[in-house]
Amino acid sequence: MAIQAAVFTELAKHGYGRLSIEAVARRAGVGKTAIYRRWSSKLQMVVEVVSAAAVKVMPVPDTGTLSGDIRELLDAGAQAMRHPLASQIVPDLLAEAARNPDIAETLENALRETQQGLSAVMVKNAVERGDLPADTDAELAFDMVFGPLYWRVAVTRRPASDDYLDSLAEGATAALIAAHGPAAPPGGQEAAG
Amino acid sequence: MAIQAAVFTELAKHGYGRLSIEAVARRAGVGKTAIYRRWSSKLQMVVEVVSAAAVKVMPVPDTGTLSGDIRELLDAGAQAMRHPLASQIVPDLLAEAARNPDIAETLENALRETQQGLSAVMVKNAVERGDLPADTDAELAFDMVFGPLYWRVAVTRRPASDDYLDSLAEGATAALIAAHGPAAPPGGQEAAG
DNA sequence: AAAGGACAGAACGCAACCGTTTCGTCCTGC
DNA sequence: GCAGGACGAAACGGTTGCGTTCTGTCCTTT
Repeated sequence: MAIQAAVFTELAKHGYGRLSIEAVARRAGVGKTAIYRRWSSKLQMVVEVVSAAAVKVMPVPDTGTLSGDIRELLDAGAQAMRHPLASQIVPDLLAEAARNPDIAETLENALRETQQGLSAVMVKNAVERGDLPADTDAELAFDMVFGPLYWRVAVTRRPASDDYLDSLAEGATAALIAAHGPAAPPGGQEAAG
Repeated sequence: MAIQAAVFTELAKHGYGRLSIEAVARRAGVGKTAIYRRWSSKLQMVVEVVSAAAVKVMPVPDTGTLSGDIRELLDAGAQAMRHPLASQIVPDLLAEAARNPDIAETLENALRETQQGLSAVMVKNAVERGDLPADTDAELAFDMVFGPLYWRVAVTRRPASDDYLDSLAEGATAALIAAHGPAAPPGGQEAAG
């Protein structure tokens, strides 16, 4: 559908806030009527178009080692964020999500359906393999794997080279092994909260 | 200055894309002339106002242990992002930076002048203390500390409790110790890139 | 007291976009 | 071959914001 492509292009070029129905129609080569016939508002249009596109599920990593699995996830994530459209649209929608519950929910679902589930499976596999303690927090793992990558690519806007991803995977692996939730580790001064 | 406060409020409420000079003037209780006298454009106004406010430097952590220092940084970061204005404005400006070099530069400078330098000092201290290998990558450390936090707070929008920050600090510490750059670790199958 | 500058506020003409309506065309099905 | 539906295009009145201009009021300086 030409309209979907136009939505993405306009979203990348001007952001959600400045996306106009008129511009989408112009770019798609359709009349505004065609758009209003399908969607009742800009919000609904964007939410539906984005939802439909975000369902691209990536394969569950299963390399046999935790660091290998993490490395695969990182690679997939880095590849996704390298897409010029994604790298502009994702931060934009994310910012918009802070003031728009519908968009927030859409993104949350997309994230849950793609990466978060994979990370949970990965942790489960690692626990069964004995690579991770049984009380490993899957949410924390999720954050430790994708957080640095997103920060690197989308916030500091530095390149994520293969070497860098290697280091990241290494670090995240060690982090997961070390950080097993609320249990106190040996040898740290602990401030009781 | 009332104009600065108005810029921040409008930025948080509507984002950069939909921020209007008129709304800023209205909120600040000034005429548009007062704004146009000082700044020639919305971009220049936002860049200057944000730059001026972003100079708030946080203290260099020096707790004596690496994990303690990291925990301090995380706490400061979490506190900053808990500010409702910041948590809305930062992602928004970040998204805008993807299409606006001036804003990108402003944010880059702000980041460099605040967190990045601190993280470099922290790594240097840890190396001198013997907590980290000498070849530790300060940039990677930067990413491993702030990445998960930003991801957690600004992307997945989950709370960063004290316990969570404890785990994060623990994990990041282990990650830094483990991930010392391009040197191959023992016992991982390596795919030559 | 007089003069000048900075100010808030209102209005200007112009442009973009809103959501709706109308119109003429093309395509499809009966 | 005719009716109905979907369509692109254009125009509608209304709103918003642009950047500029003008006016009248303070406040400071001298």
